[in-house]
Amino acid sequence: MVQKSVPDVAKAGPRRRGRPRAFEPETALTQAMDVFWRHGFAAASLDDVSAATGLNRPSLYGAFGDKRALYLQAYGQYRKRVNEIFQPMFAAREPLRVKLRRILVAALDLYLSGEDGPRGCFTVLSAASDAIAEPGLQALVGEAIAGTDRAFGLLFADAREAGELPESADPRRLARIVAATLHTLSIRARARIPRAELLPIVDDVVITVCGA
Amino acid sequence: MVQKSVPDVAKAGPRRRGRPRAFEPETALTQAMDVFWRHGFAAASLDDVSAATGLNRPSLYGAFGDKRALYLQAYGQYRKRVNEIFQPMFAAREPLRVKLRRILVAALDLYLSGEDGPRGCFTVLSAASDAIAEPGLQALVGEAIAGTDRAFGLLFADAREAGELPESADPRRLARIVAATLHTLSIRARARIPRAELLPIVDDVVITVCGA
DNA sequence: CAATTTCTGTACTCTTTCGCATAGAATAGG
DNA sequence: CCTATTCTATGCGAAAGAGTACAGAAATTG
Repeated sequence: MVQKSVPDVAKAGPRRRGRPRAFEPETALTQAMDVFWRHGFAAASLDDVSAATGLNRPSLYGAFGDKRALYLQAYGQYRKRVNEIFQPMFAAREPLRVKLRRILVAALDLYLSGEDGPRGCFTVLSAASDAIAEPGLQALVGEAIAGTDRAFGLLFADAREAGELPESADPRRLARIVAATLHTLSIRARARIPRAELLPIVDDVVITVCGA
Repeated sequence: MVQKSVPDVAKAGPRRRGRPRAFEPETALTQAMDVFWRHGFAAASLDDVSAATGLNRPSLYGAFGDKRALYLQAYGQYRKRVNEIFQPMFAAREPLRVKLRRILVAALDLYLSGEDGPRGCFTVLSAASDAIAEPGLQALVGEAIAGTDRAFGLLFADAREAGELPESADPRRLARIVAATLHTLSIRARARIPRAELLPIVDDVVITVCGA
């Protein structure tokens, strides 16, 4: 079998040879992300993506591959953007209670964002999707979940070391509780449960982790 | 507009007049539930449901209406079955710690069930689905989530009254933490995270609620 | 400027899928 | 036994959707 020439995504070399792209792959991926994030893999058509990006299907195909490959890259774009948003918040020098609440409220507002109603967390959606049967998506979603557990685990380990949590606190256990909170917020947001009923859940977990 | 004769689902009157059904609606709904639970609304075709139930599409149509109505009824069937499973567990007279763990492990195993891989919680899937845009599904999912919160809230309120929890415990806060745990278990199960990594999460929450 | 390479856009094919029309089968009532 | 009623089964029709062929456009290289 001949090696199928995989389209190199956004591999912005020094200068490509023929006619240049009339679009930025990053921008298109972000727009595709919006479509998949809202509708999910199966319910989103390539025509929807085409309309959102302003690109014709052959252009999408040439740049990103088929629908499955496009979804994976759009989800990768989501992860990248989310990391860019939250890394500074994790790195900030604030009291644990403040920092934790700030992160959770930011996540909640991310889940509530969307022009046509709350979209929840793209990772949660991907896990719930039919496409999760595919190993490639399983790997990405697994990484994302593990990464969240790890990030909060480090946060709490540092806090314990700094005396903001008791010695008896188990950072990994606390991290999983917070991750669970993110998941429940995502589900409830998508179910159109209003923000006013979701904020108390944030306060719940802050109390659970940091005490009353 | 003329009233469209809505097919009465499983309304087993004394005797219907013409040719009787060659199938039990309850059974068919359970089989339809399996299909939607695994694939989700958009990715499941009526041919899939037809194959799973052994019924032709016109029969499905006649009995349950269109795809959307069928999904709602299949999800209703899920809720009914889940309630039948868990109500006795909530009613059991056991120490809180034992009862809570039993319920959570049962839920986990429900989420891990499925012939072709773990399916998670149908409620979570429905919330993540594209179909959640529809008010009818929003209402059902909202009820299901609120019902879970309420059931655990009552459980913890009773436990506090029985002295199994300190007076300072907040039943509603604890209930939401447990519900969050169910949601995270559902997501992680569907992401193919192995049972051995999920059981510690159950223990986490038991410790969080009941103490170490 | 000519040749080559790469991207864009129209339009096409093939498949899937929803929904339904219609004919035949099975049962109750008279 | 005959008719009315309801269910089953084959199969049609219309639409959507994924992927691609091909011609034209726009850039680089020589």
